[in-house]
Amino acid sequence: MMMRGLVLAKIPTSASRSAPDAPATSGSGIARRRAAARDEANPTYLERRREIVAAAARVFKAKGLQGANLGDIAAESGADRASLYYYVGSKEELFQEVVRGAVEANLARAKAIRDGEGTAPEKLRALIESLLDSYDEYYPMLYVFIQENLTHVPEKHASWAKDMRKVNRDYEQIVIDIVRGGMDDGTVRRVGPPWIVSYGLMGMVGWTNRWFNPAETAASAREIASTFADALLLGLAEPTLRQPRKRA
Amino acid sequence: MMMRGLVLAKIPTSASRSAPDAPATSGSGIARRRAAARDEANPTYLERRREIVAAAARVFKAKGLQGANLGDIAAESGADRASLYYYVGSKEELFQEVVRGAVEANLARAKAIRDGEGTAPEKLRALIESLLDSYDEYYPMLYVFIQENLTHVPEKHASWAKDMRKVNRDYEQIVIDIVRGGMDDGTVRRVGPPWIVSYGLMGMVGWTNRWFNPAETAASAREIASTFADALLLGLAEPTLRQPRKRA
DNA sequence: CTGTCCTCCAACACAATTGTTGACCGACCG
DNA sequence: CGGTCGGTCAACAATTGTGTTGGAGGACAG
Repeated sequence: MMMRGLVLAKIPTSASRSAPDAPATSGSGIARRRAAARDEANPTYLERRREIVAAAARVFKAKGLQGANLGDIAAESGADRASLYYYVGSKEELFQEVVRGAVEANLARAKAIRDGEGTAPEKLRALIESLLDSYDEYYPMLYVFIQENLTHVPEKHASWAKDMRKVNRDYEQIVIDIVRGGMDDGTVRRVGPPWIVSYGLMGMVGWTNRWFNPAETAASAREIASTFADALLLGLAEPTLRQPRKRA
Repeated sequence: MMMRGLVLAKIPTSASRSAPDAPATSGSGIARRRAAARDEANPTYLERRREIVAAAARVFKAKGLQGANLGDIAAESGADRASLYYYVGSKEELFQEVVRGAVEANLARAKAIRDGEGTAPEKLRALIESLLDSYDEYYPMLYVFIQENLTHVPEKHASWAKDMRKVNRDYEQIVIDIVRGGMDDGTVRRVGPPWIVSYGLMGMVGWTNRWFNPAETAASAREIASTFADALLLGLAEPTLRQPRKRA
């Protein structure tokens, strides 16, 4: 028997709904204190907050956005779940916090490479190295983003997901620009449409999110980058043995 | 054993018992009727069941394992949620049903290539083509599997996840065998450790789950495979311009 | 017509999560 | 020593999803 109707201890005065429209100054509890603490930029507060974000990053990496819950993150950061709310308002806020910096820095690097000096193959090598470097340096933040399949994100995150999809498109475009440029000036072999080649390259590198961990993998980011770049630029088949394709 | 040509057509008759302990004969409702219907292998029942699995595959592809819920799948298959239970016992059963056939067929193809005739580069090309072919043919079943990051799967699916991880390891091993074989007999350039090269190749191909859709993508699986194989085997850098790495 | 097969409806019980609350505690401030 | 503040605790409401139940309806075969 559900006796929910009889519970008088809790009177839902004006509580419950805080998010939708209330300007965050309403409510007597945590939300207000969080806002206050954030605004006065207390250094220890900020520090603790950073720790929590870092813990969240580890959890998101391990379980994915949907698989992670605030309980996990609280445990990982050694705090009570309720305490999290003293620092962040929601799982989404946390996720975006984790991801944003790394993603933007990475995109900036790619732009710099595209617009810098060098032949297309050199740029592609630099791009691969820069990506692996970023994965290494920002581990696991950048992977947290990469591993998230944005086509699976529920509507809740719609607007953020739109931003991130744009980042992805921008990144793709940079790679495609470089590849097409190389094909146009003859430095890159025309093995197929530039976009397919670019997606292949990005896949090769992006897939590392499944297996690369700077602390555990038996190869450094640098070694991996150099292997990928050599494979893709020089080719795997020994040149002396190469035969025209489609010959019996 | 079992015919494995038409993956879709075959449903394990000894189907995994949904309820861990309940002898399936208990309960007066749907569970019993499902068991009965399954056991007598009524063709229209099986047909409808196949439709539901296909619908589930689409939903899983679109939302991922965690993101999909039985309500979605019911809607996609044009049935009531309760009706689903007349055909399957749980979301997991459905997911495994979707995935298993395609995955096993794919693994078998790869084994055949490794153990067949040809030089290592030829085998790698065949492998890439075979994979893209599978993605195409089994769309979206194989992608439903590929896109699932098995490190994120909750304990509920533990035992199944273990099986699938083994499949992944087996697949990896096949690729590594081919690459190492090629390096040993001099047909594949030693750009780095065989496993890194292999992971790169698999990433390139596996990443297509993010963007390739046979019905919509502006390139055929065949074209993509050929582009990837050429890029990886012949190399992107124009041979005439190649310079020794690390020269100022 | 009648029974079987399939499907749907309308609830449930149960579990997991999320966001929030009000009170509580120890430390440091004066 | 008393108060304030950062931080925590236990509890709760609301929501969502799963697995299930029982029975009601329609179709179709015999």
